Amino acid sequence: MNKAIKLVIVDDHPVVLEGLSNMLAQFSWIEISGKFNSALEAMPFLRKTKVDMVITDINLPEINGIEFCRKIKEELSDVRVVGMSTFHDPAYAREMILAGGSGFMTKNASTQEIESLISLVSEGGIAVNPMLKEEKPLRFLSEQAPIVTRREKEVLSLIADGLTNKEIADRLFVSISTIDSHRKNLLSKFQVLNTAALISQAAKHGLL
Amino acid sequence: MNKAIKLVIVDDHPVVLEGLSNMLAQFSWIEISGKFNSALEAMPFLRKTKVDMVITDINLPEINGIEFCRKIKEELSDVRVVGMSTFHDPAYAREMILAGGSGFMTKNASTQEIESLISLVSEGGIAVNPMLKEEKPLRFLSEQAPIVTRREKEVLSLIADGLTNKEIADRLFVSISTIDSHRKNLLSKFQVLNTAALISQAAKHGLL
DNA sequence: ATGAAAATCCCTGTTTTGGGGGAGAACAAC
DNA sequence: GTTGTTCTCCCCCAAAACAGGGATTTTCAT
Repeated sequence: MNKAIKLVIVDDHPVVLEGLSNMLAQFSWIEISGKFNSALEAMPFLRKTKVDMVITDINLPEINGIEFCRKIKEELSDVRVVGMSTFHDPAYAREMILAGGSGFMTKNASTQEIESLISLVSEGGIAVNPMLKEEKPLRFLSEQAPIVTRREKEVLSLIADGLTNKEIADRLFVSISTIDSHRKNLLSKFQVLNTAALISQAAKHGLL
Repeated sequence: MNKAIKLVIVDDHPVVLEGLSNMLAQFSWIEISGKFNSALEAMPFLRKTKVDMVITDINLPEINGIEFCRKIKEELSDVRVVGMSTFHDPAYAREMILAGGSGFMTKNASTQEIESLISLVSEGGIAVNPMLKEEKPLRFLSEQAPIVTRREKEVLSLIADGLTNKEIADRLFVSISTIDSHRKNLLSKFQVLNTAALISQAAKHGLL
């Protein structure tokens, strides 16, 4: 491995973004070219900067990781894309591969696993971290999750944490009305009638 | 394999109970000795009937599959126990093994997978279905889920489906007050303040 | 620079939850 | 035969969520 491979990380959770990039910083053969909170922010950068690999969260606001991967492969076919998710869902892995991706890993993979996965992918391979090297069981998930904006996702998470509209409003420095609007939009996007159903749907789609 | 191995299935979802036993009925070397909705119902049967293997759901009401396994191994150490869950959580598998179990599988495993898993276990092996042959990542789940009664679990599921107390009451032919009580008990057992947090916790523990 | 989408805010209601109690019947366990 | 748990049901009252509109500003892509 002569020159360092340039990679971009996309995840809307700052913790993951920082964590992963710190983890990878220890490897001299990896160079973090950029970190982004969403696909829409990353795309322009990718267009003008040549990178070797993108590691992207699957559950992103606006457009999800699978779509993002598809988009990247359309425009920039030589960029390798690796999906990432909190959940051990083989269907994610399969969809990533179908979308032209080169791999998939769960966020709880060990440093070594991630290292060897990136190494393998950078050499042209396709890799899925050991936890889910499966392919048969399809489960749900072909039913794609509704598209939620980043603000909605933020609110969604806080709702799931048990905060009331007022508490969320205080934390985000906006009015209760705003949170109420977001909540209504979420209910309508998920086509459910109350919070309980909203959260269970969101959980099912791994959006929390 | 000379004589059929006797096995008992424990799952609080009738659908799974029936589905699995039908699936296994096609194998002449497997004999279904009993089917139960909960560990508490199965235990007396196991004490008086000699069986070779128990396949049990992890998320059972009253006492969960892990505890159940531990109990079985205490009293009837020669019975092999295989855990089962809807969710691909390696932590489940690990805890099953730690509790003296012989294997773990997800409910979406294929017939062949289940067949070979049971066969392997019956021959003294330890088997985990391919999707999660992992061991390192721990995740949560050492924090065990609260113990919910079967009625509470029933109500919990309906809440997650988005039904209101009134609708649940109608469906279960009890009064709204009753459902309200169950709901309050659930909130207190999960130590949360509202439905949103309840459902997200429940989802996290795979109780839905 | 124009338009679309997102994010912000407001109003008026009704319905549903949540908090804090208490209480009896059925059942199994010890 | 007493104890403990589950399941059932009730009260009152406050708080939060839901439904149905409408409206303004910011942002960003073309």
